[in-house]
Formats: sequence, C-alpha cells, structure tokens
Amino acid sequence: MKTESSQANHQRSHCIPYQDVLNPSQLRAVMFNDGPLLVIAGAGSGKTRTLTYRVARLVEEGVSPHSILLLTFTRKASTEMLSRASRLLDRRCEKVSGGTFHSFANGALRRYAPAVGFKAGFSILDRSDAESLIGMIKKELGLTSQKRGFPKNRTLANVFSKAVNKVISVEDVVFDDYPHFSENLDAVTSLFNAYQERKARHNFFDYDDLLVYLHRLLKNHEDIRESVSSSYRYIMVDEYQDTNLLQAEIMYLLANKNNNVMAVGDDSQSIYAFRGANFKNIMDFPKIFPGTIIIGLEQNYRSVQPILTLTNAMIEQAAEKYDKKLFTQKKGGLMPRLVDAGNENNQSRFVTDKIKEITREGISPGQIAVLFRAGFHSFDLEIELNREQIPFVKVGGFKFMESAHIKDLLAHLRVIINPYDRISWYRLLLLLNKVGPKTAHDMYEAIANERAGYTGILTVKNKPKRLDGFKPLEELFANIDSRPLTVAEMGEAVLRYYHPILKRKYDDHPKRLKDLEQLLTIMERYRDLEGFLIDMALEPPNTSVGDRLSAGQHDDERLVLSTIHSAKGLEWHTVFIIWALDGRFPSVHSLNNQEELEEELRLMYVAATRAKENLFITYPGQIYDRASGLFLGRPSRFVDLLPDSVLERYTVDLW
DNA sequence: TCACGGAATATTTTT
DNA sequence: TATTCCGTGA
Repeated sequence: MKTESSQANHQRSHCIPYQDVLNPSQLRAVMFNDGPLLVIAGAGSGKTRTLTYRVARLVEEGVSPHSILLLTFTRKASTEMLSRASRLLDRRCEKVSGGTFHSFANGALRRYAPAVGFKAGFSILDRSDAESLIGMIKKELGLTSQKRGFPKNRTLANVFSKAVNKVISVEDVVFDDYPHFSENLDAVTSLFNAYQERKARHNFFDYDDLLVYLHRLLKNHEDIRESVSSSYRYIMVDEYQDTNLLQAEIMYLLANKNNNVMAVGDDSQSIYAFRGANFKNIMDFPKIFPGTIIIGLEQNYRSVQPILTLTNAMIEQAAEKYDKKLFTQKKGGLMPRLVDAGNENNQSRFVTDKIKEITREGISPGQIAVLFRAGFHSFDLEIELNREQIPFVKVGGFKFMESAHIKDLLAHLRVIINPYDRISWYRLLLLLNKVGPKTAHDMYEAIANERAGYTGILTVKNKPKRLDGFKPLEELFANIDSRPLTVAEMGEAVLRYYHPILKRKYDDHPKRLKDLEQLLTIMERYRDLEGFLIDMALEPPNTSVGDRLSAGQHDDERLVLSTIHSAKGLEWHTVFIIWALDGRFPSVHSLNNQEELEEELRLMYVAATRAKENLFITYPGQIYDRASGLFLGRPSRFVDLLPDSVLERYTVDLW
C-alpha cells in the first residue's frame, strides 16, 4: 500500500551512498518499494548484503523498525544482518522485528494459544524430546519387542515431521520414502495419532506444531490475521528456497494486508527437501503473489573464474531451475581438481598433507574447510588430523543441546515449570540407581496424582524402598522449593546434585562438566526460568560439544570440518569435498529417485560454491560397501560427467 | 526388574 | 564418535 508519507520519503536524500556500494541489480532490490519482490540470488552474489541494505534503507526513510519483519532460518543469520544494518545506519535497525519462523510462531502462539485450543503456558518439545515421547507411546502400545523390523524412534519422528511439513498423510510418506515399513503401516499411523493426541493433552508443541498452529491461527481467525498482518508493513524472508509449504502459506497470510513481501533465495541451493522444504516454493512465488517483480543477482563476488566455470557446468545438469549464469571479475585461480585417493585413509592423508602444504604457503587454517555429506564421513580424517596435531573445529553433527548431560540437567529444571512433563521426569528418575522404566513409570504416576506440582515428589507415599539415590533428589527439590532462587542458583543447585551422577555415568565427565558450567554461565543472563527454557528449545547456543579449548587457538584460526548442510552461506579460501564417491554422494539411498538425486546435485553445488580460490574434490576409488554389497569406484556422477576442460583429474599413489 | 557390556549402526537436521 | 540395541546374569 503506497502512502503519501512513503512517497515523500523517497525524495529525501540518503546518508548511505547506495549507488556507490551496490551493483545495479542489488540497488534495484534495495530501492524497491511496494508490492511483491522475488530476488533470485546466486551463490556469493551478495544476498545478505542486499537484505541488510534494504533494511537500513527502509529505516533510514522513516519506516518504523517494528513494522518491518525479517524472517530467517537461524537466529545467527538474523542478528548478524541486523547488527550489520545498525553499523550502516544506527541502532534503530536492531529494533526490526525478526527471528526464525519458529520463534515468531512461538511469540504469536503465546499470545493467541487459546484460539487454537491450547493453553498459553505450553512447553516446546525439541527433537529428542519428541523422539522420547514417541518411544514411550511405542512401548505403551507394545510395538517394540514383538516386531523386530519396526522403525526406530528417530525414523518415526522423521516420518511424522515430513508428513506435517509437506502437508501429506503419514501413509504417503511411508509409501514414498519408506516402502520397507509398509507392512507396519497401520501401527505407524496409529502411533502418529496417539502422538498427536498426547501432545495436545499435555499442552506440548513440537517444532512442527509451532508452524501448524500458527498457520491455523492466521487462516481461521480473520480478526487475528487482520491485526497481525497489518502490524507488519514490510516482510522479508531469507533462504526462501528452504521454506516448506506451511511456511509459504504463513507468509502469504502475513502479507495479507500490505502485500509488501520480499523473498530472497536461490533455487539451486535448496537442500532441505528431506525436511519438507520445497524448492518449488520459490518457483511458484510469482503465482502466489501476482505482479511479482523478479530481480536476479548474478555477479559473483566470491570465487575465481575456474571454480565458477565448474559450478556453472555442474548446475547445468539440474532439470528445473531459474536460469542464471554466474559471472565474476576475479581473474586467475587454479583449475579445480578431482582426486582419486584409493582408500579412505589415503584420502585423509592426502587432505592432511595438502593442508600442511597450503598453510606453509601462508594461508591461515581458518581459511580452509573440509566438507562432507554426512557427519561420520570425517571420522578417519579426524584421527589423521589429531595424529598430525592440526587443530580443527567440527561443525554440524552432534550438538551441545542434544548431548545427554545437558539434557539431564535441563530435565530437572523443566519439571519445575511443567510438573506434568513426563519426558523429563522419566529422564531424571532413570538416572537413579535401581530405577528402570517400570519404577520410573510408577513414580511419575504417583507424582502426577499428588497434584502438587514438582514438590509432589516429596509427598508421594509408597516410595520405592531401599533407593539410596532418592534422598538427595528429594533434598534438591525441597531446597528449590524452600526459597526464591535466581535462575542461575537453581542451575547450580541441580549441578551440585547431578555431579556425582555425572561422574558415575561418564568416564569423560571432566569434559562434560565444562559444558555444564558453560550452561550455568548462559543461565546467568536470564531472570525467569521459563524464558530460559524456551530459548534453549528455540534458539539453543550453536556451540558444538567436545570442542576442545586449545589455549590461544582462536576459533577462526582453526581448520573447519563441516557437513555441507551446515556450510551453507559460508566461504573459504580452500575447500576440500571428501567422499565424492558415487554411491556415497549421491548416496545409494537416492539413486532411484529423481527428485532426491536432484537435491544431491544441489548439495554438491552448494559445497563447490563455498570455495574462493582452491577446490579439491576427493574420493576413495576402491571401496567395498558392506551395506549394499557393492564395490564403489566411480567418482560422484555430478563431477564424473563433466568435461576435462573444467576439472583436472589426478590419482594419488597408494602408500 | 535392572545393570552391564559388547556390538551394531549412522544421511543430511537452521527449528 | 556417540548412542542405542540386545542378550545375559543377578
């Protein structure tokens, strides 16, 4: 909606020299005003920069920061953009409404939960909570022992999540992606229904529910939709290629009033289809928003020409995409290399040797990354790097918040907020000696029956006798109940109680204790426990565990090992892509599915476009794959089919 | 009913 | 690497 004041604002002269620092396409996007806008931003084309400048420009022209909504996929991306905008302009930019889809949904639902049949004080289940709950119900339904081939909790959670995010039935997901479970289809479906019912009964939202219910809220309640959508004058969404159908519809509903919506993304970098993301969203954007203006950003500021030539050729193999050809003005650079290393250990040694060579030439290890398809692909390399004493950080893989000891500690705090949190009660009770599933179950029922909140544990009669670990637990809760404590003090109390358990349970407890102390430091920033727990669920610190703090070694001076998924948006001087072996990458799982194969190709594309100067793609050419019984020897088909003119091929001699 | 040990196993995972 | 699964013995 064009208003007089915004018209007038455009006449005003700016203090940021947009014309001088942006290329013509970027400038068009930044200066674009009202209506729907789609920016197709190729890899390294200044996507973040464009969004940042647009935020700054709107604020500079007097648009209220609160009425700008910037949705991103990570908290990190959002804060980074806003702080960059603030540096361009001033502190006002930090007031821009923003965050992830999920945290936005959380905020709206805290306010409007009753409209969708929930209480405002709902708890959020993170992924492993959801898996435990599924596991519990599975046991209750007696689905574990009798059938051996029954899917694991994690797989079930994947199936359920995919069904919800793609807005299709569980049956369809099983049929399409897990045909080997079709004989268990009835059980899986009833488990799904039980899971839904249980969440509603306990006032639990899992991550997907946040989107589902936000969507329902906006769709079914016209008054709420009106009020929410009119409070955002400009909406911007980053990484649009990784949104799923639900998120696309949420965006549509949010734009209901003002229709000023800008989506930024790159269809060629859509790599989250396994989670329900649909890269067609970005193709369909102009259909959903008639009158969309499309701007393409094709100048690449990252990579040298030989790398760009390779990646352009690579993505040519994709069947469906917005046509774009990236170009650069960065001259020189070496031809990317494809290296057959023979076996896995040779591959590790080749990479290690090359890294040593490159760092000797003066490149900081922090400017080098090794990328791979799956977390465990780097295990052998990690051993080799340790042997050679090359420090590294591993990104992706196991997360701080997901590690057992962190979850143990949080469980004690969670029951304080939600005493009917069965998952957390089980977790903390099972830590006690001589308590197994049966005892935990009985105890939970008893505590819940007391109807006395978390202190119910103190008054339960018929406590299991001869439980030596039980007294300290009671004392802990009595202590917490006896006087008002700050969040951090509660954490300390729990840690004092938990420390002996930690020592008993893990032989690497010193390392884990450090993690817990780090958590206490985080807790000091919070004034109320519930807020802390919500943040831990929605915006957990993304430090990875076991990240050894070698003294003096700053994070950005260390070599990076990363899954390709976690490498999105980043760049390095030199990039190694390991395990580029046909059958591993693309993995055997995706070989007979055209769509999945396309996604694997995009994944390879994302990996290769991270490199600025040097790119090595390696594969062990002689691998026997036990799972499939096949010998693998060809390089990934995504590079194998490319002409020699874009890629130099080498074979490393076996040692 | 629980504890323990050894073996198997693992896509990817911003929320 | 870290977790989970499964069988066994107490």
